[in-house]
Amino acid sequence: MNQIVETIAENLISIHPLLYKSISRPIRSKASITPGGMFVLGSLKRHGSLSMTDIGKCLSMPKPHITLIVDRLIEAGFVVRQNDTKDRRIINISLTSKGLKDFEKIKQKSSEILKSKLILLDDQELETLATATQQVKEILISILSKV
Amino acid sequence: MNQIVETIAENLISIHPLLYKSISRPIRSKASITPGGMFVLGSLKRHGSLSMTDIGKCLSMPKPHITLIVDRLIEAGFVVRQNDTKDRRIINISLTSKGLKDFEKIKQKSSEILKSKLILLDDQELETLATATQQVKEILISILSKV
DNA sequence: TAAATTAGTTATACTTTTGTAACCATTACA
DNA sequence: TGTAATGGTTACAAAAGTATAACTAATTTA
Repeated sequence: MNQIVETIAENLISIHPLLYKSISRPIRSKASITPGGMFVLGSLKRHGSLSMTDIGKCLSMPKPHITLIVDRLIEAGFVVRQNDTKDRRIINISLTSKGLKDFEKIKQKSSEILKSKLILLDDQELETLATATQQVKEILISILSKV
Repeated sequence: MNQIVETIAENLISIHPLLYKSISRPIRSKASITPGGMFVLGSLKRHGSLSMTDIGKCLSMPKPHITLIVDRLIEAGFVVRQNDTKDRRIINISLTSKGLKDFEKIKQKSSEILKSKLILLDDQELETLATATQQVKEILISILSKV
């Protein structure tokens, strides 16, 4: 029981640097957005609209950092601030259509290295990887993506 | 064919921020080592011993950055520099026993958040995740972990 | 209504990461 | 042997991430 948790954690820790290398770094070199900005855009796409505090919880980042990232995203026209109608302290952040479109475009570009390696796999491996990544994604989202 | 590659890339891009949140950030707050340092230690553990240039290739990082990271790791007693006997330009970096031991300890600690969530899963999900992460890990290592 | 909480920003200081260019030592090669 | 290429460091600059405290505005609660 505990052993299997250890094994999973160990596997995920091995996967992490590979994704970092193939996703985060290409973002920095190819796009005019930081990994932090991409994380925020991803949270917004998943949850629709989030307050500053919720974004911080989503990414385990301190609020001042979120302020900075969102400032840059607004400057780029990717997101907008909207005052909450019920609680005027709250500022909700939402994707603009430009933000959504560019987010997808940047994801495409930043995963080029990844894809260039993936096409080297044979059909069986691709099949396996598609299923496996789907399962990992769904389960991780279910336990880690709480706002 | 191309579609399945897109799907896999999409899945991995969704997984990445979840791992970042659950692994990289806890490292910063709980351990006296940076994520960059952890990546280098991980590469060394996998490959045994690497030259500065190979570490850079391994992590897609510029060489001056590797110099900095390795300097800090040496200061902490985690790795050692060894001149190559055949080519005196090359400096090989290897883990010390302390480095190996502490690396495992930090991995344990940094994955605590992850594990605290994983134990909420039922046996069937754990089983699925163990298999799926293993498959993802092995295939990604085979295509992305070239030195 | 006064005090405590909460949401968000500002300010500040620091570390890490990134990128580039210049540099030295060694090796390969023409 | 002289030139080019390679491995690594140094130096410099700038961007990004991290952390904390202090602050304003709005809300809750006692």
